[in-house]
Amino acid sequence: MKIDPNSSTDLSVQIADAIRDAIISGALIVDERLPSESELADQLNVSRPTVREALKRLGAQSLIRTQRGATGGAFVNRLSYTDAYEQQVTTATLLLSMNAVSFETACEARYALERACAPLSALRRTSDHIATMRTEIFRQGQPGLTDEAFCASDVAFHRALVDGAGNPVLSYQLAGAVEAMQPLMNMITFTARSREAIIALHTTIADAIEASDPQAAVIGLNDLETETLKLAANVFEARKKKSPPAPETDPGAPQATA
Amino acid sequence: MKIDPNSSTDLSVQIADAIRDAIISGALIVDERLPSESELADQLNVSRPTVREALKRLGAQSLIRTQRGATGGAFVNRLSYTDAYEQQVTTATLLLSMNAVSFETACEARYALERACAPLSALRRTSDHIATMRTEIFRQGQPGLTDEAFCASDVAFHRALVDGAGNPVLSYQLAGAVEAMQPLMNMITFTARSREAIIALHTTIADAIEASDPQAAVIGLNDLETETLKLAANVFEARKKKSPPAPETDPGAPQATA
DNA sequence: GCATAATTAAATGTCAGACTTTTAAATGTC
DNA sequence: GACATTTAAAAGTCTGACATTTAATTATGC
Repeated sequence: MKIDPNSSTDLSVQIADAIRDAIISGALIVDERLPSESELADQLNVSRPTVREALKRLGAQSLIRTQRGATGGAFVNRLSYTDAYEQQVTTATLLLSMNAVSFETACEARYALERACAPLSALRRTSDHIATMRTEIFRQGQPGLTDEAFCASDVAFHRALVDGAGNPVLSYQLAGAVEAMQPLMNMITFTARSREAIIALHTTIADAIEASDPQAAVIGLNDLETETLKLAANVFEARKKKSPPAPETDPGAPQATA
Repeated sequence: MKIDPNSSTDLSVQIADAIRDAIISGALIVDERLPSESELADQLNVSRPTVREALKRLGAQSLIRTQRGATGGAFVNRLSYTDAYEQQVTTATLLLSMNAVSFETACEARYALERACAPLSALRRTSDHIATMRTEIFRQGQPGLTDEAFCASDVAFHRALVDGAGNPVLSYQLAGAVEAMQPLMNMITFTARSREAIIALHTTIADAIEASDPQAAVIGLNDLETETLKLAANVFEARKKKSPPAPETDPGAPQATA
């Protein structure tokens, strides 16, 4: 492990990169313990705070975990689906909000990905997945449901659809994409009428999945995409009409640019 | 921004989370400068190294960037597609390698995602994308190409296919998934015969995309998935046969191998 | 002899303060 | 007015210390 004190890149970055590469290459295996901070500092001829900064970087990416105490230290972490999923949601959410990704683009990506899952889900889903989908559909029909709760239920519905494919890699990828879209979806006000339309489509999709009919499921998702886009277009147009004088700089709101 | 010194979670984690939340919620906007490390330390009643550790965590996720010098400091970073893409590749690669994801599972996920892109790509691809695909196909046919170079070209081909959809969100998601699979793909030895088969399918797919024929493209991808799986199965089986590498001359010593 | 309590040691977490390097702005000089 | 010098602010780094957590060790009591 070579560290160059004269390099222009920060020492802590060099150290973090070196350790990360060692993990990726397999030189360090899961659950292996790294040398203690003091030992690392000695070996690399840097101070302990510098080593610590490097370890924090790795910790932020869930590449290592640290334990205090006598037998403590930094250990190579087995990256779990949960960890990977959370990271993906954070990254994707920020990417969407910071780069003025249009609602249309995000929506298209989301439904394209879901359509990829649907056929697998139609073949493999368990009765559990169907049950979850039905439950969420029912929840979506409840009167007095807030828009946010409606969105959350929508995410849960699609999550069940995706999980039905029985492929954890697919689940982690897609669930991240779907959840990252939630802030965008939350901007929409769902009227009673539009909710009805969405619920009807959800039912169609659930029926198709239950009947192991991949084609019908894909068609249902297509219709749902169309419906969602139409809905969003209406909302944005309505907002544009009455908003012009309003707050010029709304930093948090992802912008729906064409 | 509230920090609890008596909490069981590390101060640097609390600080990093607080700042991250502020960024996600939009309270801190892109390119905004955070207070200097000393100021933050004062405000939060912690020491500067602790603040620094927190900032390193955020830096590792590309949420902030730091600049030295008089007008330096930590700035909220605009997460670029490139940054997000790199993070995703690292995460996905580790996830696959650390969780014993089977080749079949990863392969299924990859082709499912690609099939999601293909129809869009067939509609929107530019001549540039077609040209790239043709170039890579040609490269794949060159004699004397190493297996690694063949794989790299394969990734480039699929990358072009995905980019053809003209949806950056989709590109970033898929390219990450495809690239993360490369280490798995690199385990395969491609015989001249199997390369021929793959190249033929690549040609079919490129033709379909060029002809704006979504269905044919999807079918081509399906066939390619089948072919890839068959190939992998053969390789793994062959390896199993000759892998009991212990050339022991059976002295009757019972070995505890799995 | 065994179970429990106290001690100890190793490791991370935190702090304080100093020094170095980088960078841009302010100042001075021609 | 253009260029060189000084200065100040900020991140980067180092040293050394103390606090806290945790598990192993030792001591104690029955």
